[in-house]
Parts: sequence; C-alpha cells; structure tokens
Amino acid sequence: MSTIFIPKHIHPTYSNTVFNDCLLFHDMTPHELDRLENYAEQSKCEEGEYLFRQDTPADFVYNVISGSVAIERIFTNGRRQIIGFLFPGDFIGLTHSPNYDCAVRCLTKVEFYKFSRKRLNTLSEEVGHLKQNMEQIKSAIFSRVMEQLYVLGQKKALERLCFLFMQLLERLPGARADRVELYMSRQDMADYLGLTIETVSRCLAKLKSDGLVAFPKLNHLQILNLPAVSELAEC
Amino acid sequence: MSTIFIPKHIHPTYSNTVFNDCLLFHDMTPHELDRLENYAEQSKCEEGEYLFRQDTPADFVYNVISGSVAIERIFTNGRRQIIGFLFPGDFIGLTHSPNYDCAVRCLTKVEFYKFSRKRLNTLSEEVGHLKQNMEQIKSAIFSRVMEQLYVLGQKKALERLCFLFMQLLERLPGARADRVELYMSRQDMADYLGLTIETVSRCLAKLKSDGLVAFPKLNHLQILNLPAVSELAEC
DNA sequence: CGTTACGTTGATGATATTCAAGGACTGTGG
DNA sequence: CCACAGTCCTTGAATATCATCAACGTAACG
Repeated sequence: MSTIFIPKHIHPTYSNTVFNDCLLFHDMTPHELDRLENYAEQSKCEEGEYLFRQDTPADFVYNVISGSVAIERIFTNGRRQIIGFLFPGDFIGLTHSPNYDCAVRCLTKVEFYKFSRKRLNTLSEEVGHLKQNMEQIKSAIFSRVMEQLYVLGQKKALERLCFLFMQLLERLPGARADRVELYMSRQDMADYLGLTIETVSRCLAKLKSDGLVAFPKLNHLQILNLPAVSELAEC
Repeated sequence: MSTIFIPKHIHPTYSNTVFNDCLLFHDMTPHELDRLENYAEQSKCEEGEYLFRQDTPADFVYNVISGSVAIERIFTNGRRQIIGFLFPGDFIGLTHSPNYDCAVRCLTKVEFYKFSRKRLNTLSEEVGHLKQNMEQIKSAIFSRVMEQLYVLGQKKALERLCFLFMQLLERLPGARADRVELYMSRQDMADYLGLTIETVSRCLAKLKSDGLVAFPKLNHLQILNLPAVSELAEC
C-alpha cells in the first residue's frame, strides 16, 4: 500500500511545497511510492535525545512525521550555532559528505521515517522523480540557510525574532497567527538568531508591551499584529 | 587534447581539494575529460561586471581560471549580503533551481570556463566521477556557508576579520602569510562579515597597531602574527 | 590641479552583552 | 498538600561593542 507513504502531515492543508520538504513524494507514481516504502523504517525519539551527532557516519535520511527538531553545530570553543528547526514533513540528513556535519536534537518527542541513505541514492538513480525532488529539497534548504545568513548579518534583535516567528508560522503545520507553538527554549532561539538569552527575553517583552504579540502561555505565541511583525521580519 | 582541461590553476601547487573546488576534475579519465572539454567555452569578464544577476535563468556553470568574484544577494530593502568570494579553481552556479539565487560580480578581470548546465547535468549522468565530484563541491560550498553562519552569529568584529584573512590565506591560490592580496573593497568585506565599512576600517587599524598584520599597500595584507590571527579566527 | 571614489578617524548614540539577582514553573519527597 | 530544589526565564545596572553621522585623508585619473 503506497498510501502509507503519503502521511497525514503532507495532507493538502499542511502541504506547502515552498517551505516544507514534503515534495520528496511529489509526482511519484503509486508504484514508485511502493518501492520507496520498502526502504523506510518508522521509529521515534524522545525529547532531548539526539537523532544523530555531528561527525558520525551519515548513513540515514530522516523524514519527520510528528514533532520538532533542532539542527545544531558545536564548535571547538564549545559554542553552539543552531542552523535551523525542522518540522513534520521535513527531511534531515540529505548531505553528500560521509559524515553528518550537524547534530539533530529532538525538541519534542519525534516520530519519523528512516531511510538508508545508500539505498535511497540507489533508488533515486532509477526513479527520476525522486532524484528531482531530492535536489529540490536540497535547494530549498540551501536557500533557507542563505536567508538566515542575511538575518544574522544585517538585522537587529527585534527583527530577528520576528523573522523566527514568521518562519514558524509558515513552516509549522497547523500554525495560525493566533496560535504558534514555540517548541524550542529561549536559549535555542538565542543560538539560532545569534543573540544571548537575555536579549531574546527582553525583545519578547518589548514585542509584548508594544502589543505585537502575546504569550497566553510561555511557549504559546499569538501574533496580534501580523502586518507589523511581518514588516519587521522582512527580507 | 584533454590536457586543456587541467588548467594551470589546478596544478599541484594550488590544488587544495578541501578549500578549492578543483576537484570537479578529480579521478576523471582522459577520455572523460575530453568529453567535458567539448562542453566548455572559455571567456572573460572585466572588473565590476556581473557574470550573472540574481533571479535570471541559471543556464550556465562557471569555473574560474583567474581572478576573483563576489557572490552577492540583494534584498528587497536594498541591503546586500555577500555570501562568499571565489577564486581560481572554484565553481559557480552549481544550483538546482531554475534561476540563480545570487548575483556574481567580478572583483578583478576574470577568466573562466563556461559550461551549459543542462549538458553538464546530462554528462554527469553518464560519467560517474563527474557526478560524484559535483556533489562533493556542493557539499563543500554548503559547509562554507554554515561556517559563515557561525561567524556572523557568534563572533565579534575583530574575529570576523581574522576569519576572512584566514579564509583568504587558505583559499587564494598562491597566497602566503606575508602576502595576501585583498581583491575586495572595504565595503565588500563589510557586506560579507555583516559589519559597516567604518567598523572594518577601525578593526583593520586595531589589528595593525597591535602588530598582528601590516598593509604595505592598501590591498596587500601581511599577516605578521599568524598564530594570533588564527586564534582569533578559530571556529 | 581639481574631481571623484574610496578609505580613515572622531564624536556620539543605539544596541546588545555581561554579571547579578530575583521570579516562575516543575517535579520530588516528606 | 506543602516545602524544596532545580531549571528556565525575566529584569536591572553597568559595560562593551558596533552603527551612525560628519569631517578629513588619500590615491587615481582626467
């Protein structure tokens, strides 16, 4: 049954081919999906655990079914840079190098499909659609990283936070302006945006006091003034 | 004659497979190189000209023979982020998207090979080595961008400049600690490192007064205290 | 010799970091 | 149910860092 391979999280309501990576399955015939299915193994991981660590063999490719993860890089001096957050539908580990160059930490309990990278590559040689789609996903990832480069290089703390909010709103399946779940800690936001945790906290307070956002709960964001937040986030 | 395809700039003295992208030609047989040769066209471009602009059709892949270029992205607000600098041996335009997502400006007069991307892709389907090499180059590029992310996110102005210096020293063919040619303007450095031109200028003055570097000419850098500069640049 | 583009330097203010203290939430054991 | 510890978050004050605005040098070129 190839339908197993169109998981709920890529249902049209969620499917945003620009921001989520579900398009691995795009345009594939039922037969092709069947073959892909044989390569997958479903599994899960608890909050705080690592799917994999930096510099370990890059043997698998993951597709998030539910939950959120952070992609992080640790440097020799011990400082950490978070490269991005991934959500249901996103792919992880589509690297070409023999080892992962990032670690992947679960922000929540995470369910995922796990593919042998070797076999996926073999299959992609035979199934044109798959290959195309993998390339496009890599393209999208690269494009996101370049956007982040700009944000870190040019934007102020308040704007960076708004950028994160807009990104979450666009990429989190089921997120709406009045309900965006922040699965990451303040420290995670700081490490993603190149700020300190105190600056993040202060900026959240400022955005709140200016009436742009609200926090009914600590990690439950409401965007009250979407045009303003979007304006600040603008690239 | 396939030897045309082992241009001078990838002669062993220069060839650094980690930092330069010459490895497109790695492990290829003379016959394969012959075929590649048929796909190439040699050309040049003057200082200040653009090889191509952002959002134009990505029809070609370029390989720099001599000179330096800057990869830049312009955003809606008019601000510019330089993604990187490329030098002899480096490849440009290895994107998968239909349009270039960056512009490429020549910092000097630039000689290059120009390949039809379509034909290069076709060839890479048949020539395993070529395909492998292209993937590895993309990997290296991605890895550089992630390093830059870290620099912009976590490092101070002085450290960013040292990072640039070390990068130039490693990637510029023929560069030595006592002779690194800075082909870019102060503004280019600023846009690369996420700083203003004034901050760049002040930091250069500080590094100079601290005896870490010298500038016999405005764009001719000497690294006097390599361990110290390297230490500051450290990731 | 003047113009122009690019680079430097100074004074000032904005922005973010650091260090330190105090709250808020969670889970555990009494 | 409460007390307690531990973790995460917030807030304040002092400081460091960088950006901005403005003036001044300098090198290249007609």
